[in-house]
Amino acid sequence: MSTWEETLSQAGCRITAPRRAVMQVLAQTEWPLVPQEILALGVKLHATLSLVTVYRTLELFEELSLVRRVHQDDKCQGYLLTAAGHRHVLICEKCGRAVEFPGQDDLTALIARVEKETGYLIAAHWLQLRGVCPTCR
Amino acid sequence: MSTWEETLSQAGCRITAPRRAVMQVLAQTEWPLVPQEILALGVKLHATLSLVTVYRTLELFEELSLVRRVHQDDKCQGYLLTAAGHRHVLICEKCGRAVEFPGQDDLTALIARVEKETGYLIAAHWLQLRGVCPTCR
DNA sequence: TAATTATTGTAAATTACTTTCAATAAGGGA
DNA sequence: TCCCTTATTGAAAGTAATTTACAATAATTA
Repeated sequence: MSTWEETLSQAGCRITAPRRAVMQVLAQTEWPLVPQEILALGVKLHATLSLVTVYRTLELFEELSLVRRVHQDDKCQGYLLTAAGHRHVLICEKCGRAVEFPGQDDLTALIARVEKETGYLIAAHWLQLRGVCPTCR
Repeated sequence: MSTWEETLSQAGCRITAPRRAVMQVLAQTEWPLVPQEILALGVKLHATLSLVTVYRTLELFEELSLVRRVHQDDKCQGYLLTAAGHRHVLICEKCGRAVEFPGQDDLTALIARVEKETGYLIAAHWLQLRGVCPTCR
């Protein structure tokens, strides 16, 4: 049983063909995919896969931190497999390829400063970078 | 003529009652508003204001950097008046109130590090914080 | 292997957003 | 100041995205 199947199982969820299809599609792709795109690729793996199920599966996977939702100017429903331990996303503006990178430590100073300046107690941060990947340069 | 009217005028756009209404609504509110909410508040200032116009106005204002779009888990169309020179948003998870803060400098080191590690050339960054504001604590 | 119940897919409903187009009104020039 | 040009508006229709309802199916557990 692979890691994500473990996670699912431990959460009391079932491992099904549609869920395998969605997971496999995401595992094969290096850029954020929207539900429609996941469906299009997923039906090749599980013929009866439906859009509703894609939505539901993504919602579940996100709750279990198996996938991460990525917001971009044109679309806010791009999904990406979560790299363990890493926290932020860097997306290529040419080809869309995304990589993740750790960034917790770099932000602690900034967060402390902003807490002091604003009086807010900061609970979560959300950092996303955009640029050009090595291949596209 | 106020600053935003100058900006509009210089861009060759007209200053109209609907646009004034939208601007005034945003100026009065400290948290991100979605088009529907802007409409609801805006009709009090300009009775015939329509949702279509709200969408179009926000699109224009965003192009002119008069407003900023804010993404949150539940909604991706929250609009906030842009504070000049400042770059990032901090939103209270209790009341929704948002403040902006400057953050360019704190990120340059992080960006340089990630460029080196990933080989990407970073063009833009997007940082958003979530927390609890002084009033809600 | 059977029973339980989580999960799925179809279809319909809802919500969000965009486009079209005729009517209106802003603002530059006479 | 008034007229004329044309940007802007709002109603309505259209499209796309997302959610809900529910009966049928299939994954697990005993």
